Amino acid sequence: MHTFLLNIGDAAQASGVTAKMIRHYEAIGLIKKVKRTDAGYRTYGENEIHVLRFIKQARNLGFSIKQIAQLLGLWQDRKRRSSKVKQLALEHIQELDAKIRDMQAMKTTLEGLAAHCYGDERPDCPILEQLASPAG
Amino acid sequence: MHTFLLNIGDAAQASGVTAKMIRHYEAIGLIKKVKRTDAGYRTYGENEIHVLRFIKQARNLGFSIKQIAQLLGLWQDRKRRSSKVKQLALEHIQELDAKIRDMQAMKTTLEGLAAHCYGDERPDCPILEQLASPAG
DNA sequence: GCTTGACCTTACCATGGTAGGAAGGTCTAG
DNA sequence: CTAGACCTTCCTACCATGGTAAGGTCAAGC
Repeated sequence: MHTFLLNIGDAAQASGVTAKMIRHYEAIGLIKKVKRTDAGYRTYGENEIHVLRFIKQARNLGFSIKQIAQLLGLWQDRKRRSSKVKQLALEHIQELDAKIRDMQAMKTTLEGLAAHCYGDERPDCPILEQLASPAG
Repeated sequence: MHTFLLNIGDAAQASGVTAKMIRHYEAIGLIKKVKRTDAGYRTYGENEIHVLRFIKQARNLGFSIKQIAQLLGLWQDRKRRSSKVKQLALEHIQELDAKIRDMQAMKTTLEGLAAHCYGDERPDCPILEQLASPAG
């Protein structure tokens, strides 16, 4: 079993994380520094690619870098309690829910205003009136 | 009718925009530079407060600074066509909708995963498994 | 061996919106 | 006069990502 070694570009391709972001994650300590060739090129093996894919998946689900750092820790801890993972997920769900509610409220308000705006050559516009009103 | 003049702290209070952000909005050109006292203190009158409140309202509805700059322009243009304003609002609604859909999808996925996670002392966890799975 | 082009390296700047602090000047009430 | 609240400018940070510039490296073809 000879481990394959990839340059950062291929690692990016294989993981879905851009080379730019791989370097960034390394710089901020989210991932460990990898070995380099004599010329200074970063080299990535199977394990590193797995980690990068994990990060990509977590980002796709909207986890923050801090949360991902914790998830990575749990992932690599065989003695982890699944309750820890679930707790992180539930917290993130709460965050998502709060943001969704905020944006939904904005959207509803805007739709109401837009519905009453003629949207023609006339200057009168309840949207602007609402924005200009002191109370809100 | 003598126009009242407020310091930045009072202007912040009156508008709901922090002093910090008022200076920032001035620095990036969103609002005009206001007059200063001999000591260099910024002074705000009725008009300026109106503008700040307008900005605050627009931010509350999630408009970006760029969008707000356009809205301010339209607000101060008496010959505006309400269609312009409506168009901006509809675009913003589209953006909100896209974000809401994205986050809703994340939330749904996470809820599904969390529902199948024991959440106890056991290490097995479908959430981590999902994040570690290559496909996704 | 030399060139070409694709890749890699680091370093810096920008985005967007907000927050915090430091270091110093100003104003106002006691 | 002084204490404390306020103001000023300037710098830093967050979070995640994109871009750009200037240079080094590698593999292929001539």
